[in-house]
Amino acid sequence: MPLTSPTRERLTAGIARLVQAGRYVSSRAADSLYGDLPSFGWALLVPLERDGEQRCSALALQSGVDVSVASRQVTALERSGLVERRPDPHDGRASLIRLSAAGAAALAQTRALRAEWAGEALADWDEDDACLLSELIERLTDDLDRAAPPAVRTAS
Amino acid sequence: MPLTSPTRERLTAGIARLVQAGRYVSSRAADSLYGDLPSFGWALLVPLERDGEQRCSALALQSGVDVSVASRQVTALERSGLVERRPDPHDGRASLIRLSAAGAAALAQTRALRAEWAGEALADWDEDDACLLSELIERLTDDLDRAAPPAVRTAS
DNA sequence: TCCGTTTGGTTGCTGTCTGCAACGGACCCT
DNA sequence: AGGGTCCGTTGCAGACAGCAACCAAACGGA
Repeated sequence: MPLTSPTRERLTAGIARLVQAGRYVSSRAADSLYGDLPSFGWALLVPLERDGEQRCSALALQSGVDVSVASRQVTALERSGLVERRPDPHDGRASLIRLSAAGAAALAQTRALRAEWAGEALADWDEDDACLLSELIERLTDDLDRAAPPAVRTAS
Repeated sequence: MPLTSPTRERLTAGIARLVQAGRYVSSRAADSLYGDLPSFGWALLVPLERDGEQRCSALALQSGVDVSVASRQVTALERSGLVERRPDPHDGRASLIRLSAAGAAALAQTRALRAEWAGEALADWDEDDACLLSELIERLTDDLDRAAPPAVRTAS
């Protein structure tokens, strides 16, 4: 128990506020660029970029959503040309999903847009603080990810 | 343009990840305590606690949702006994919403639960880092809140 | 080889939540 | 008073989630 109780509460309260603010921003970013596709689909693109080609169920697991949801999202993303799908050579039931060039570009574009907005909001920040915050947030998220999975586990 | 581009991208990517992780955690926290009421209702309780008694439209504005949504949430929260509502003595159209004792208790309980979870996830953090991160996150959220409202405007 | 079982994915159904629009009532200014 | 404005509620439609039923392919024992 290295953290005092008030600090933990303060930190979680801060995170909660940030999550709320970020939710708004990210939803906005998505439909300002590609309003015609399900906004949540972006969550699938990230693991695709990070881990490369993989199957639908793996995507669902990583995003913490039901397989059916992932399936629909993938269909939509495929229609939009952001991902490509090919049958798994080793398993006729499965498909492998891959980020297309357009998908990678769209992802980069979204990031750029977000960064631009952030630049406006953080006009009076200096580089050191931003770097420090980045580091701390990355560390925090890593720890959160590590602690969360047990709950994500479909009880399986 | 005080922040370099890579820093901005890094920071926004980190925030995006954190938002995603936090979304999961907060939804989980809400329905593990009070699964019978709309999970989003908690977002209304926070401004109520912070700014005291206020009217429905103010609540909606602060939470960034439509007035109709806030109205429904308030109704649900009132049924659950977490808030109390009384007619505005100065304006017969409006109601003033106030956090009830039960609401304050529930809020505290939720915070405690979140803090407990955080304590597990952040077992290897020290007090200084956590405080520093809290400060930075608070500052960040303040800036984000300040920058966001212009965008909230009906999307065009 | 054959057949029952397991697994991957898709689709239908249902419920929740959101925003927009229309409405009723109260306020304010003339 | 009377018209315009504002607050809040409710009806409606759309987006998205999960569960469950379903098909097809792979697996495994007899």
